Amino acid sequence: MSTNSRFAVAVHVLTLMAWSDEESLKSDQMAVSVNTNPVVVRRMLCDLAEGKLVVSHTGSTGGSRLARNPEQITLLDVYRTIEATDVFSLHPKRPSHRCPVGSSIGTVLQGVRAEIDSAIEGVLAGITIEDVMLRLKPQARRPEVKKKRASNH
Amino acid sequence: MSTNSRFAVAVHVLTLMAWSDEESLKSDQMAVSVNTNPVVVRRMLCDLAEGKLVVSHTGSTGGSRLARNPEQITLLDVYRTIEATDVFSLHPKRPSHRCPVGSSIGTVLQGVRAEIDSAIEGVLAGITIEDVMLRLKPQARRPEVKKKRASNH
DNA sequence: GTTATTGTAACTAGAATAGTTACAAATGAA
DNA sequence: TTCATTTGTAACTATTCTAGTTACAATAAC
Repeated sequence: MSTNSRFAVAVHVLTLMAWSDEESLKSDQMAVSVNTNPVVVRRMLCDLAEGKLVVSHTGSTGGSRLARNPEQITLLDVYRTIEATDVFSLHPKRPSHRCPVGSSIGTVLQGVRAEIDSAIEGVLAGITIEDVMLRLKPQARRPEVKKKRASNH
Repeated sequence: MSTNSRFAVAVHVLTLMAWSDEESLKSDQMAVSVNTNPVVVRRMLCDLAEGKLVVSHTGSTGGSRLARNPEQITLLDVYRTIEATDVFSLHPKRPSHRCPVGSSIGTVLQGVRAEIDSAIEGVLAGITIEDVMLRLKPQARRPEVKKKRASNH
């Protein structure tokens, strides 16, 4: 995945939408919290919408909200939706097929990568957006009383 | 770790050295198998030498060989030595500390990353360079009789 | 119609990646 | 000693990746 922060941004905006409950959020609002450009947020929201994790609407009263409950969205859903880059890359140029090691090291490395992917997916499948909210610092937590409330960034 | 192939190259050259047994290999030879420039290999070998995984010697009869037996080098050793990049990056610019989510999402994400790292390390700790050799295609395997033999790439 | 918002294309600056040339330092052999 | 060979490393380059930015058509509510 790597030197790209798409997963972090995705989890962030999903958590914002979970936080604001039914209230739909504008890309501008979320961009302030994420500290980036609204277009970066909108691009991410498009991807998340394709993955059926959020629903967006155009128009003056538009915005985005979660497509399902926070406890029904796992970080694995997010990970898959954003099509994260591989955990590690194979050789930029194919190794020598004339060398006994070079000719099959790629297959071996793909196997290792598959094992790592399973492990990662096991972790991510066990964490939901609801869990992420619960892990936020106490003072940041949404009140127990699950009442509709304005978001505040 | 990501869009960088250093882990793949590291495992590749270590496997070449394991294959060639006591015979020390030149960076030029390994570069042919990896299909890259010898300097790229030498840079990697320097890192691996710092991590005490290989030993190199300058001079006309120089070259590199493993610092210990293939079964005593795990992929976790390699992973740590090359200082792989993070599995995923946090936000390029710090989120808003004025937003309840933005102010603590970073800590939550670091926690998630730590869980992923543990999982990855568990996998990598269980695979040695010896295992990698055993996973090579049968026709590529070094003969059972562990006799010194010239490498062939 | 006016206004606010998304979706998306096009461009940019900066960073990361690995490939390349070049050469000093080390080592062993003639 | 002198020569050949190899590592270690600096410096530069081309390419790709990343995310930031501007701009604007399409959409929807009022």
